[in-house]
Amino acid sequence: MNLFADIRSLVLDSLATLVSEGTLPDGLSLDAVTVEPPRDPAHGDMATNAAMVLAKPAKMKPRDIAEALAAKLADDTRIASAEVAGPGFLNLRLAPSVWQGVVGAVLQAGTAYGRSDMGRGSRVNVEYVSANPTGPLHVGHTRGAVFGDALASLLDYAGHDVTREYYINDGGAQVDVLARSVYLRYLEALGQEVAFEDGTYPGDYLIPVGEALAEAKGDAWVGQPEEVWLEEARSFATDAMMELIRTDLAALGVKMDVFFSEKSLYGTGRIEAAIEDLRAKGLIYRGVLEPPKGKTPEDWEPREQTLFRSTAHGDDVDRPIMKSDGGWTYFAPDIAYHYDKVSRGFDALIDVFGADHGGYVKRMKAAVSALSEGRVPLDIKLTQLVRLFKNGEPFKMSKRAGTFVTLRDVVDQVGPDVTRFVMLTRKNDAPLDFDFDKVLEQSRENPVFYVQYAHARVMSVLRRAAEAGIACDDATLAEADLGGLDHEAELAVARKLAEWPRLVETAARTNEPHRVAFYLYELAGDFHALWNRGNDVHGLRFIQEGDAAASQSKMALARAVSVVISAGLGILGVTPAQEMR
RNA sequence: GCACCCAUAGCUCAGCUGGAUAGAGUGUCGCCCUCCGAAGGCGAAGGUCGUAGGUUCGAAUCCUACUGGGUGCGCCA
Repeated sequence: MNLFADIRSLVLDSLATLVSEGTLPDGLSLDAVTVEPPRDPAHGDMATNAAMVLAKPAKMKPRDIAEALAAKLADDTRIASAEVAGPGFLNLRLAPSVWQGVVGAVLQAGTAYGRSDMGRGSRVNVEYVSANPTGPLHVGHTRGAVFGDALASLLDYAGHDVTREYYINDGGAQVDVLARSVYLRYLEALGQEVAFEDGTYPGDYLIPVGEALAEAKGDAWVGQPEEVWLEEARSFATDAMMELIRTDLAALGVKMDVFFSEKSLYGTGRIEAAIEDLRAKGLIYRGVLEPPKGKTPEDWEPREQTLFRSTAHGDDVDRPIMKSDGGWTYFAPDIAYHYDKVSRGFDALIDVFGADHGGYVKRMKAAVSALSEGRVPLDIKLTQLVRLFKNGEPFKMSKRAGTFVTLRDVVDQVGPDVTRFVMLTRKNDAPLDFDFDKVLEQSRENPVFYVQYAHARVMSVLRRAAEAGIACDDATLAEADLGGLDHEAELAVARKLAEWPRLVETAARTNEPHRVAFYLYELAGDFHALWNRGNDVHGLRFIQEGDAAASQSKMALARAVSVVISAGLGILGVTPAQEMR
């Protein structure tokens, strides 16, 4: 149920009636007609711009249309009043019974209340994290992981068929570096003195991997050249790293559907097939690129290379797909990977990258556009930096200084729920401040606490009502008489609940899960406001002494709030708090 | 030099993909707890939405040009 959609249908029906009566001309396009909540609640519950959008095509004055429409709408029992305002807005006030109906609808549907079938039939692939398998995930990955996971859940909630995917960069030179580093740890485990030079990973996390290798291999690789051990060490090490990464992700509550290996593209003809597809479209050629203007590298010299004509699909320059030594550039397997995604039949692709990969957006979009011949849209969401603070003081991450902060550090310190919520309290393309102390503070300025507290309050009042012998299970509340919910503070909460389905669709359409977090904060705010009014106005308390029926109607509202909070937190991957400690 | 992202209250940020007098938190100021739901509550002040044009009934939102900040820019992934 989406109240805004319902009322919009009503407006469209009324307009159709006006057409059939000859008040409005035939053949008007009604696409631009919207029904939305006005910014200023004093303007009513909903407003439609119908009169203004139709004025020009209908060759009528906006106010004339608005008045005719108002008269029609007033016939509907749901409409308490319809007033023409401003340049031709039609402000609608809905009967209290409509808002009470929203509460009933929430309780009937449960956490499915805001589900949408907007994405019905649409298969979406969300690729996120995709960190190199060379070490543990750090805070930057954490944001991408949370964002991607919440986005995937949001799209699922909006009716899409979602696949969560991780691309393992296990095919490039960095995994050779990993293998050599692990080899050093292997020697170390066998008692040798080793030195970690530039171009190796000195992290402690490789020590157990080296030990495991020593356990498995004994001294068979000691003193042997790379040809003997490199390949096996590589696969042993990447497996170990992926195990580590999977464990980290699990600690955060992230579970992928597919782990896609870059390595699986090599030596199997899959890269060649993707490039061949582009070649058949006339998009592969040999050529020489212009040096970048303004900042010419000292060692620049013109060189002929194999290029992808990405400019034919919106990129700024064509991109090399082959190195001068004949090997593929990193871009080639990326193309092949997206070719694979396209051929798996997805209707839309989403990539979540760190902001430092912003330079690859255009070329990836160009590749997907070319490979799918424009059929499959690729949206790339960039997550900005996370700035870390401790007690208001910023601190820099440095591997050397040992202040490198991993995903695991964050989760272990503040827990997965807080981590996830906080990561979504900012738009993905805005930098995020993460203060280890403030995120645990119990105050209004901390949205995590504020939302959880609202949910816990509902749970608490339900428990107390049950102790007082008032039936307040969901089935009972769903059938409760809600006629008594007519106070302004109560209706405000119901109005907020009515916005939920609409918000889900907007958030899903824009691929912006942070909207859910902000909505929950607002809903919690309205609920806390109502709760606080109970201090002065005893008639607004949820438990009405000696009046089970009144208590039940009020607790139906409270329960509806907790259901929507629960649904929203579910999308964010956060567990609703049953009580605060 | 080019591309992408960002610029909204003193501070941190929302703004529902073009709607009315631009919102919230925090900070500032003024009220409110001997008691019943204060890990607080009510109210006030605070803005040329970076600048200048344009599109139209209507712009923080779309377009153009600037200013300032971030990111990236052939054979590293």
